[in-house]
Amino acid sequence: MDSRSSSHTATSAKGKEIMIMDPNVYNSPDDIYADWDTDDELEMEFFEATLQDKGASSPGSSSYNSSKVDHFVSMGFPEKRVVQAIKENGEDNDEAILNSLLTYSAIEDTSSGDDICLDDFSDSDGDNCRAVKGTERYSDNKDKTISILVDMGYQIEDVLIAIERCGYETPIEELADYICAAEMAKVADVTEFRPPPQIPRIQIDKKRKAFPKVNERHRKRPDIRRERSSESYSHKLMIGYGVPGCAPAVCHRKLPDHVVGPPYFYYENVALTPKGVWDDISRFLYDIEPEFVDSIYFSAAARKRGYIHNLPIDGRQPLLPIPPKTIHEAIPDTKKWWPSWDKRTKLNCLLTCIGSAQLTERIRKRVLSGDPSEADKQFVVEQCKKWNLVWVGKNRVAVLEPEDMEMLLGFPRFHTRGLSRTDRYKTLGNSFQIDTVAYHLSVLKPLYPNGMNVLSLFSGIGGAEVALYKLGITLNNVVSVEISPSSRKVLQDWWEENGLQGKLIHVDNVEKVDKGMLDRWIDEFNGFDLVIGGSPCNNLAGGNRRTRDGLEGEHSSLFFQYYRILNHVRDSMKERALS
DNA sequence: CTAAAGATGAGATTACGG
DNA sequence: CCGTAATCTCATCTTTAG
Repeated sequence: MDSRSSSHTATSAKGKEIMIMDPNVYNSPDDIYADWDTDDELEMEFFEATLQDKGASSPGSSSYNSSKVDHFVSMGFPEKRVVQAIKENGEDNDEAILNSLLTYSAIEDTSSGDDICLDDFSDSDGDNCRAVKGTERYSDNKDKTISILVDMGYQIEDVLIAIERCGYETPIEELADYICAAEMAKVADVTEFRPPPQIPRIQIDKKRKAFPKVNERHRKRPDIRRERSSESYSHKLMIGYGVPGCAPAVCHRKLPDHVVGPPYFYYENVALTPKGVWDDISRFLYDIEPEFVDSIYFSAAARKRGYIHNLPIDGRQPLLPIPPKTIHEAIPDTKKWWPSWDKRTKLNCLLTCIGSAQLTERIRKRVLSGDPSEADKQFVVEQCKKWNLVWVGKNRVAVLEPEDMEMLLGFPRFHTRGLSRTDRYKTLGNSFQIDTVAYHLSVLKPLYPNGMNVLSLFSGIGGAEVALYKLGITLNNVVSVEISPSSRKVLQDWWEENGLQGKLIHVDNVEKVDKGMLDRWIDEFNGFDLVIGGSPCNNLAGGNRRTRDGLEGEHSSLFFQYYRILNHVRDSMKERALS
């Protein structure tokens, strides 16, 4: 595991020291968060509504004025922290107390994670949300509807999308109209489109920001968000607002007004999280719906990811040249050894761990006869899928080389050279798929002909930087926050080797990035144009047997740092614009 | 000491066939 | 409608080899 201890310099391959910002020159460690948000406006309407809601649902809980401690404990905060927060902020300052508690809950490693249990934000509006239709939609009519529409001459993709968006119960005529309208919109390149969700957005004072809570996921009760999940987060196609060669019937969206325009932000994480996680993430990130995309449309390897961003979605351009999209095209040497009974044309998701040499040897023995049994074939194919093995010789499979992964992810060959083999797999497995991300970011190219200032959180080996660079966007100033020294070195080396002229600032720990640092950068660079990053997925990813704890997990809770930092950049730049 | 190997399923979504 | 099977997943931890 990466150490969170601060290392202030690292040595690059060229022996040059990487300068790392030291936050302690601005703040003492103890008050890194102490001043956080305490001067910000709070969403008191929301909090009070939450309180009332809680009080109504649990009559036994303390009333507002009786016991301050009980009051906050009843909201689910641990008593220990409540006492501390009251001590720090004074008994009368509810706002500051809540803020402290919320900040703590976001930034602390919650070894006793379950004790943070606020009431559900969506409860207060839940009753108004029942407009969503039920899920009893998988009727026999489904296939019939699809086949009728296909017979009418519509593309199957468009039909599926129309059905997904409108519901299976929707009359055929309506669906047909929908598809036609979508086609027209595509042709006319209209930018306005109907607001997709039937779910009412949480509309409080637009000027202020909502601070929704992390949901307590083990609670057993009807959950409106589940319906919303199955309603709007369909993963069937996973093309988001479109991929090259496969546009959805509808490719427009309506963003909340206050998130339109700069600073742009782009957030990424695994698509297949525990239930409710993306709803939480979405709620924090201004109720923007995630765009789920599988990199299978950009690469020969799958990579199902969700992206939340406020980028325009019109005029996207793929990175050129178009990468190979099948295994044989991507790794041509494998073609001559590929047995006919291995039907794979695409690789599964590139992970952080690889299969062992022993496994490939066991597989070799299974197929050595030249005429393996059906059981042998089944075993071999199963293992090949599990570990992304490819045929590299007669009866011989092997794991992907790090260079293969670099290529499949869109990085330059040998991008991670210099790391140990294990670390190369690990850092690559944790990275963006460049072509996918670049496709989304491509809309920035005409907007920033003079280059961009980028705040890159959880940079890793620099996926965001590489994507922007390959788009031909000049990187004027980049602040890169990354915990792993070896990953920082990879980015620094890449930066130097490609002769980038901009300023690259490294920060080692996202938790140390405070208001002072951000404001200094914003002053110096005249603001950030893009805040980009994918927070740790360790506690969300399906491969994690031990600590798949959701957003409150030890590492994945760093999402709240992304939110915290983005929110301040937005506030600070808004303030600047007004003065 | 580092690096590799091996053991460790659940959770969510589809697909499919009554 | 339903249950069941199939599929896949930005992983963690301990042991072993060197």
